[in-house]
Amino acid sequence: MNQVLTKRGGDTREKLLEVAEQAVLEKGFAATSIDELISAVGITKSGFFYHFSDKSELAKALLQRYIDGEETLLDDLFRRAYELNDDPLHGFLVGLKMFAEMMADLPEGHPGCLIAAYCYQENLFNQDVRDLNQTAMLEWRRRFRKQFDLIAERYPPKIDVDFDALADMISALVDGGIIVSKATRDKNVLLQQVMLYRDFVRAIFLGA
Amino acid sequence: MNQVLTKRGGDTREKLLEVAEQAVLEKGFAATSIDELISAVGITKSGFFYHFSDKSELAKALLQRYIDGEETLLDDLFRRAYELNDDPLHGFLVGLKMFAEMMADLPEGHPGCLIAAYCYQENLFNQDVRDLNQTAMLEWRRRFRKQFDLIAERYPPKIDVDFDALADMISALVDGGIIVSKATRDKNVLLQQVMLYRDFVRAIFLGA
DNA sequence: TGTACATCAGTGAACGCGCGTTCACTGATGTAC
DNA sequence: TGTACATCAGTGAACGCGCGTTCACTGATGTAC
Repeated sequence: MNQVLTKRGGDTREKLLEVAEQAVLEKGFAATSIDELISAVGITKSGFFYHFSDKSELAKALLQRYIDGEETLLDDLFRRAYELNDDPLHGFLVGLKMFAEMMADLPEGHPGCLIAAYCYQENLFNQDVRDLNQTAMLEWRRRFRKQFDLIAERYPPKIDVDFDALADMISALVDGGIIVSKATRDKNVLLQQVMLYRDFVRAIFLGA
Repeated sequence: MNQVLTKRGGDTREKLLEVAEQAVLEKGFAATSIDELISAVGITKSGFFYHFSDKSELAKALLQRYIDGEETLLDDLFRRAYELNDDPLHGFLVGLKMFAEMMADLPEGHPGCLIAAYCYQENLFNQDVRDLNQTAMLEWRRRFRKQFDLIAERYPPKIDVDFDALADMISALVDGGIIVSKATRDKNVLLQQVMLYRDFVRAIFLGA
């Protein structure tokens, strides 16, 4: 509240995080220098160290912010989906379609997943950050698995699959789809992969 | 041939590449220093620059070696699979199972995919390297798509899917599965994801 | 078989630049009385 | 309303270390004659 009404508590920290996230996704954490961040934001190096005690604090804040952002994004999306169709299966399928279309709407393609980026630079980060990554990924598993349990009550599966693995599959397809999309420079990949996942879920609970 | 019979042309270069690959997968290319490579291999810095004109030459050699290695690995694996079952669908399913089991046999989990690692540090690399990455990924698409065309001749698909997307799906699931596996520290993820893909392919061509 | 030269696979020392971090200080804004 | 003090959001200068790269040189091995 105070932050809105007064000049103090400006958005410098938020701007630093925004610029840093993009840089990390493009070239990795080690190659992202504090110098480039401060010159993008317009403060001095000491100003950076006022906001973050060291570079590893930046890494942690960056990841926490990313995780929180993705969580509220998908919360909202699936809440809207279930408002449109409150059947557990069809609501989920609607949510997947909305998610796929959101991926397709990114004009430059998906900028990348910070969790994936961190996985490929894990030795740069301390235990705090790695634990954050693990917890976030396990939370996605738990969240989607819960939906499959609900769906299965009404639609006995036609194909026998492990629901934890099926929940992991959407994370894998999104993170992998981003990589295939980046490598091939084909923006459609992510949309297509989420829609294939949707086809698979439908085949599992409704048959081919 | 000469390299085998004489002391010249030792395996120093190969050892550098081996050590470098592991380091890059653990902390990224920028954070992998020439110093650490040479001390692991036991030469001086000038020795490194005898083998690679600069660091970007190392990046390129590393990626080319990785791509070639994966290609022969999967060539061999699917050749053996089709020897066991020459039906295009069932041979492919056998190949996927062998592939899944290979993933499960890695005691420390999968060390990581260099193509994925490079995608998340793309701004560190020149056009040469990015093109290499794109070509490699498109080659996987072409290779698997060819199998689906053969399968579809004998097994008309029960679910209507785009074969290029279905071909991309295995790359996405492997690369994404590696990330989920690393993040959750759960070694089984990769095996499970490949087996889920196998279930999906079976459902597409044989029904649920 | 011996000799002269070429190539291979490095060594050793030096280079400057950018990096993350520290420390003493400062002006603007907010709060208590 | 005025004053004293505290806090916020930084500044400016300096630090040493590690990084990638260059350059002149070298001893062991291979090749031509």
